Amino acid sequence: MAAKSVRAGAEVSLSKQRVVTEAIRLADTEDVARLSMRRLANELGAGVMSLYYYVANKDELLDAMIDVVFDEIELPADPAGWKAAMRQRAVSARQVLARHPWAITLMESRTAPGPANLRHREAVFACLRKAGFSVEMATHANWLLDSYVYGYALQEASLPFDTAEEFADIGEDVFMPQLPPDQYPYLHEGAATLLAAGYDPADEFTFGLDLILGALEVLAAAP
Amino acid sequence: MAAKSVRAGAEVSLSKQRVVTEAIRLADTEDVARLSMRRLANELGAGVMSLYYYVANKDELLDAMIDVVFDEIELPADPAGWKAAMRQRAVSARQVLARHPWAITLMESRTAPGPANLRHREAVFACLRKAGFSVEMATHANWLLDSYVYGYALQEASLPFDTAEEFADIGEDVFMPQLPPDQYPYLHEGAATLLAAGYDPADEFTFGLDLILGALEVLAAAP
DNA sequence: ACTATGCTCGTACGGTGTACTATTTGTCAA
DNA sequence: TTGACAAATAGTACACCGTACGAGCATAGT
Repeated sequence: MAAKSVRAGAEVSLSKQRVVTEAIRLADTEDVARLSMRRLANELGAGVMSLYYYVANKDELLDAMIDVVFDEIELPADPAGWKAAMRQRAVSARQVLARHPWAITLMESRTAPGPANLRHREAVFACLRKAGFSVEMATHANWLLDSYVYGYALQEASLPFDTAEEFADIGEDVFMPQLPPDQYPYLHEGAATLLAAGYDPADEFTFGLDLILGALEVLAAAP
Repeated sequence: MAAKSVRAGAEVSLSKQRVVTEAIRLADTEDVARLSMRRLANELGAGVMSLYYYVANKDELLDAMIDVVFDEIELPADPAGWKAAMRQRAVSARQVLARHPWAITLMESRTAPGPANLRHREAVFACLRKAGFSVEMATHANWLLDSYVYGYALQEASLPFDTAEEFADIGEDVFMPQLPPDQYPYLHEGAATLLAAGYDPADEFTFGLDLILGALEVLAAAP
């Protein structure tokens, strides 16, 4: 009575692919905290325990999700020179992490790097080495750039606004009241000034990134 | 049969202080994932629901924990100049976050900053403004420094080793086998070189930090 | 003595990950 | 066609989680 090779409620059969993809969709739309095996199974029109045929446990699912996210980040394109390559890769990483804010948090404590993660690191390291960075200097540059990108994404994810307009809207009603001028004079002045000037957080990332890239220049020729 | 004003098993009475402190101890020693209200109550020799007299819910407990962590970070000491002040406070922040790795991840999604958090930001902003940074430039510097510190702490927390010796021990047995030279030639070469050179990750943080501080110098006088 | 208030906690409910077991389905040999 | 076996799906149960609700206790104030 059931269709030939298709279960009722599931238009296509399960696969690790489908499980992981749907899990990412759920984490993106709802919160990652609301991603449970039951909810995920339900969304896939499957029984809970069916998931465990494709995924050993929830931790492995999270690992797989993270590796997919890593795969979305553009690899550095060497021809343009290391600086442009690193810049473009950092910008791409930030975009991806902004799209999947739960991934930033999840990277921690997850010690086993997936294949996409390693492939990415290899490409970055190769780009820097070919540009003349020594192993030590390439390591320094790598730490510095990654720290900035992850830290920025982390802070950005905890911001209650995304665009300049949202900042302008929320700032007056929510931000300023939290900063009484007698207790926090400098923060108060700073927030007021930025609000008045129509501060746009969109350019904040590239500003710091370019500053770092400039500082890294001296490392390219260092031993 | 019970002591006068003291419950059996609890040598002192409960307080928000004690609840939060013990929660931090638990998160530090075990993992933050293993911090549950039941376990926490047990550790305090109290009933589970007693905790809810001092804390509205677990989220509020986590907020309080984070603010205590913030309070552990040294405030910048202006007299030494903005550069030294920012350097010392970044070093302190990294130490604190290394001691409480769970806090890094927790800062995200927790939108309401606690009093210690605000006090800290005020001190940093004040230091930069007094040093001649404009509001815009101080904001840039703040974002850049915080991103680096948090990102570095995040990466550091996911490392399986802490010291140079641990790196040397683990590197040979665990790291290298994950990096076959045919698939990841540059990573393989890099890891091998660092291992042979006795690479010490302890200095990595200050290296990048000083590079950033140097780059920030030009911002001090910019509009 | 009586009440009020501050504090503690047991029980219960709906959620979680997943071990164990059972069932259905697809494939191929005889 | 039938049987057998493996691949795939799922139900049930258990231990754990956060916490709503309300009952109890000790002390202070009257």
